Amino acid sequence: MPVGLSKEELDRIDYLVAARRKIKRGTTLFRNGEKFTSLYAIRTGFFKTCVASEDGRDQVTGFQMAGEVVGLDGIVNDHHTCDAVALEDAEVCVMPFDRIEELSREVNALQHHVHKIMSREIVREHGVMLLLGSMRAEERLATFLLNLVQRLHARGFSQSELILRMTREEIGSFLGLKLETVSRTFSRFVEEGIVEVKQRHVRILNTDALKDIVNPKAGC
Amino acid sequence: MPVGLSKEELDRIDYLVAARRKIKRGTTLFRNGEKFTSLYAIRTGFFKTCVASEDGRDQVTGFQMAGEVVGLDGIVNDHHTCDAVALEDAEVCVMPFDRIEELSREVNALQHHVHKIMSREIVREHGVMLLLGSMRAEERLATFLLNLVQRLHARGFSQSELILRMTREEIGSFLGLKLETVSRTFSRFVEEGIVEVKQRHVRILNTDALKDIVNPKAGC
DNA sequence: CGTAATGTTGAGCGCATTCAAGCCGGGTGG
DNA sequence: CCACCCGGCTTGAATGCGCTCAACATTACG
Repeated sequence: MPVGLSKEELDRIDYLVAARRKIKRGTTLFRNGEKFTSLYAIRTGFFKTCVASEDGRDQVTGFQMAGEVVGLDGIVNDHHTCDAVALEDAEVCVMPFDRIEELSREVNALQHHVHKIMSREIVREHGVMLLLGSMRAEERLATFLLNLVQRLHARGFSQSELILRMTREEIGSFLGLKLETVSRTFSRFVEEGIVEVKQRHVRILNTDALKDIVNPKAGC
Repeated sequence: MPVGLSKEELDRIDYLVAARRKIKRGTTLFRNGEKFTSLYAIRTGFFKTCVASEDGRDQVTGFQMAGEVVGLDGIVNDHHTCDAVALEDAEVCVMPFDRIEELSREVNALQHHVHKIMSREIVREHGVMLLLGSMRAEERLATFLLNLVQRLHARGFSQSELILRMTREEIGSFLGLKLETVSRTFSRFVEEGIVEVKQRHVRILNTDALKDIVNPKAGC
């Protein structure tokens, strides 16, 4: 995770990982109400996190992929307040939080890294709030696609092609839209020649057009 | 902040506060793009934090009052990514973040406290995402009022009366609504006898009715 | 006291939702 | 191998909630 550590420090970081755990597609890594013990670094696979309101509606709060950390919600009350569900078979590193705190006291780089991870999540959520609070359907979906493909590209995948690991309903929940609206908006993008969509396989034909939908300044 | 500390530890916590700073109403504590140096504990007053999209629209991400901490967004990139604006004359404790990290290594309770504050912010934002993603106007405003009054009550204020420190537009921005919709929804609550509203002064007449709007299970 | 900022209310509109029907693709069993 | 089924997806038509635009009221403030 952090870089620029001594060999000794790196050895100690290994101590953080108590175990690896495999999660089958469709099952939960943790669930709302469960006792919080650990953070989880995703090694492989793809997750969604979601919170539920009292009356059953639920909201997807994010999609996480390899290299990202889930479980931060549990720290505050010693219990998780959301579900983390694997959208494909996955493997995670289990990092007991007391070990993280213990080692953070001795390895400054780790301490700062933990703070940055939490801060990054806060900033990410600010972006989602902006999306949910002020964007129209097309902007939301365009933002979503650009964000996904950018994260995948950072992991060595294509800049223009991606496979959605989630259903239209899950995308809709995340974006504050109904699944029909997600589907319709995809169709509109296809009509306009911006993307090709074949079920969950998406190919972005015109990245600039997507960026223009998100931020229509160049067009004016 | 944390409780159950030794006298010596408490003395050291004082060291965290490099200064106090007074912020006049309408001015910013920090602004998007500014260098991040410190977290700020609000002593008195009331703030909003807001992020801006490229094309000018902005989204209020939260309202903060005495005892709450702002500035967490800056840790990730060493620069702030949102504005913190005082909605009334305010005073904050300036806590340089390097001192926080330094002392966190030695005072376990402080370390854990910092982690909890960040986790709490993440969980709070999950709640906002649920609101923005799936609630209708009445539910949003009811949730907002209940949340505000609950936090004020925890600080010794009334359970049923509050003074809004923000405009209708700011409420709307936070809730993902236009100011007219906020105003109309207030009016509807008044018609139904749920609240009294005189400009920014709000008196809650029927808390249960508000709760019922948020979570309409009791009514079915 | 006058001006600007803030808040309320009305009318009409548009985008996303709701409800409904049908399609597609993958997996299973006869 | 094909028929069938089921979950996920698409598309259409009608509805409605919140938005836009506009006029006016009220308050804050210099």
